Amino acid sequence: MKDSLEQFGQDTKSRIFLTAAELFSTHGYERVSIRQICEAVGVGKPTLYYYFKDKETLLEELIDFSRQLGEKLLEEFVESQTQYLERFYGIIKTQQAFVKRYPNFVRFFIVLNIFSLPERIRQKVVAIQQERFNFVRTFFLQGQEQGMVPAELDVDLLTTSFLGTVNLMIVLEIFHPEWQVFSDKKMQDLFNLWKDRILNQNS
Amino acid sequence: MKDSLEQFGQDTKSRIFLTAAELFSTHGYERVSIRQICEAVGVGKPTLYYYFKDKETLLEELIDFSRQLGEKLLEEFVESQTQYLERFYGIIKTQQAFVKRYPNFVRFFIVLNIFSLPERIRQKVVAIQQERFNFVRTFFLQGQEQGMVPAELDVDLLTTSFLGTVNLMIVLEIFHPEWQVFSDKKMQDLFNLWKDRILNQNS
Amino acid sequence: MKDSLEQFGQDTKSRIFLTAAELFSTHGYERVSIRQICEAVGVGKPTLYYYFKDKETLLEELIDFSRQLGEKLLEEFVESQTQYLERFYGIIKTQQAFVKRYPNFVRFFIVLNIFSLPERIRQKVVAIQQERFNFVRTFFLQGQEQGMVPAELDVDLLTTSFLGTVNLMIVLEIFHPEWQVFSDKKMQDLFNLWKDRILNQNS
Amino acid sequence: MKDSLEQFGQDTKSRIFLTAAELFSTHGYERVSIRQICEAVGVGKPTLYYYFKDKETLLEELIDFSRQLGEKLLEEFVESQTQYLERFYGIIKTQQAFVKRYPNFVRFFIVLNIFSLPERIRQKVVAIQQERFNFVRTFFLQGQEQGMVPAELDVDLLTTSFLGTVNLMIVLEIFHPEWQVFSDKKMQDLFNLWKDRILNQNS
DNA sequence: AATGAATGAGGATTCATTCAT
DNA sequence: AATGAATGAATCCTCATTCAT
Repeated sequence: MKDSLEQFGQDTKSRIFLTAAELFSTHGYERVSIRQICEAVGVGKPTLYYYFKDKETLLEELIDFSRQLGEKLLEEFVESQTQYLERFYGIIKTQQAFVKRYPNFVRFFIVLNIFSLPERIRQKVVAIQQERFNFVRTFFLQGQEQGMVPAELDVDLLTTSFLGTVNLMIVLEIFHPEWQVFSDKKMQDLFNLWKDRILNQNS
Repeated sequence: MKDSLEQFGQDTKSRIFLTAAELFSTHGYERVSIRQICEAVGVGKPTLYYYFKDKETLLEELIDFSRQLGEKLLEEFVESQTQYLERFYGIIKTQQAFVKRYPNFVRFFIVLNIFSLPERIRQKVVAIQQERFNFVRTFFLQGQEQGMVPAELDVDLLTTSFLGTVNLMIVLEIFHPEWQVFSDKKMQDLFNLWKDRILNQNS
Repeated sequence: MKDSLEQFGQDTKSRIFLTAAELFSTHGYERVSIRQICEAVGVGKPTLYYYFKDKETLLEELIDFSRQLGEKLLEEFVESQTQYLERFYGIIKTQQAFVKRYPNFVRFFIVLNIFSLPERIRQKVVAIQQERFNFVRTFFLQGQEQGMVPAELDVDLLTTSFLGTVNLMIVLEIFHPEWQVFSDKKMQDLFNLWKDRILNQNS
Repeated sequence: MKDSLEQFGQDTKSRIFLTAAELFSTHGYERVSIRQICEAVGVGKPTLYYYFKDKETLLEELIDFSRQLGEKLLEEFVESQTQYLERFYGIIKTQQAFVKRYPNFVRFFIVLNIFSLPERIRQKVVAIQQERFNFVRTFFLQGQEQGMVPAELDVDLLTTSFLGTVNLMIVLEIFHPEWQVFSDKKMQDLFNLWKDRILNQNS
């Protein structure tokens, strides 16, 4: 579908792809018309339909693509680590990298969270969120098994707290980029808060 | 406009109001057409326009109303408390009460967070979020002054963590009501996590 | 219907009347909505319908009223004169007086000339124009009988020339009031042109 | 856009164009709905919007086109003449030719004169009228310089008289085609009236 | 791989008008 | 003499989509 990330962005299909991501993330799925996308790309509407069955499919492929990006980053920052806390820090760095490298796609993905979407897509998005939730949840669960996370803390609560915090940070980054929510310092602070206070064994 | 909350919901305007809140929060602002609202209420389109200048204004009044509801709850649960930790618990209870009492409006309000919205409205929503952020931020700041909150913690981080957690809980409540995210027990867990680990002085 | 012109303009009906004349003449019949009229007058829509059966009737009464105004002026300036050339000058003065005294109604009436109108009204307006045409035509015909107008000139041509000139002057007055098309001097010039050159016997 | 006048009227755009001219001139701009035009042409509404941005733009292009027609005729009948009186006669013939060749567009154009129009268009029409006024005015001015027009006559008055007469003739032609206002004979009469009486040097 | 032209369905909004009070 | 509330029909316009080329 899109070969490799390197040579991405040259051909017509990629240009439609990127433009759609940008427009959707800026104005929302409903507010962006096929015409707008085509005009921004500089092609006729039938061209878009040549590459994508319909608007919904375009959105779907965009979602799949975003997820792939996310997974690549997870591998890079988390899977490569072996120590528990370092893996935890990797998760945080993954978010930061996502925001810095693919701002449009992050934006796009966040916008999807609650969005007004075709039902089929809606479910897909919910499934992805679920997956993300479970990933983190499992991570904390393993932490408890390994004695790295206090056993008395509810895993769901931890997961909700962590993901909620990160989500809001992304939203803040989108609406207040000048706050520099994803600076290295803030990442350290976040990490320390969890390491020293929440994940720490002595209460 | 809506006199008292008690006798609310009888007249045509209120019915339009409530129906719109429900539909917007379920399908999103863009996806709900004036016709849908009118059909659901059982009136003609001009009737809606008799009460609301246009779709955007309807949305705006809905937002203002939601905020008023929120403020009433804050008074009830927070302003009435004098002890710092009790006030903190009050903030948590406010969220719970919001979700339980006005599920439609909460849903509606959360959906607005990221939504595709007319620009003017968008700014209004951002302003409200800002206000909410500042309210919590100020609360933690006062906590530091009173020695109730560790001075070495970054107030912005605390605020983001708290609000992010609560936001995600609301989202979860909306999409997974069976998880009972707002049960009294979960509220207690959340409170304890903050009291014992985050706000606690011994690091 | 409207008693006398003196005490005109006080009651609700008169206010609707005058406001409608002003709005119609400024924006055209189609472009003015019942709502606009009512808002400008400061009454509710049913009030307007209490006085006028419908929008079309309001327009019709306005037309009848305008014609009455015109006839009153004709009496004043023409019927009172006995000499042919003085009567001719009276016709010119009538136009001037119309423009000066009832600018809204002149405007209104001119706007009707070609306007997009309900068919029934359209015919009425055409009939009035016809009447006006015939009035002037008859005047020139009498002039020829009395030897005051050269017999070799075509009466229709004279009528068309005279009315066309006056009509255009009114249009110019509406769109370029600063040109002072209806100054006494210009009226004199117009009169002299006709007296010395067109109506004069020596060719 | 419309290439040459010869092969005009075949394609969809031309058909929309001509139909709109006819309908606007018959019922007025406001009274003709997009739907009516489309039905008369036999296409769907989006097709019209494919060719014309909106109703206003359609009207505007119609106006521009009409003016072009007029200018072509002016060239044909006036610019080709060298003698002053022949040029004057050419101006008259131009009007006649306009009426005979493009009755729909004349009708359309005259109807614009007073019409209820969007403000932007209104100004455009006024500008065109102004231009037309100036053209004739300049013509008489040159006549005075060349000694062909009595110096003591006011140029504005002459212009108003001439254009007013012609305008009314066009209106009469529209509403009373049976009067044959634009017969060759009537044109001659008009020309003679001006030549012998108004433009003539002996007062 | 891309286009110009066309479509049916639906969008928000406003119209003149009327009912019960 | 006047009003608040309601209506059906119409307005302009845009949507996602497709055909033949």
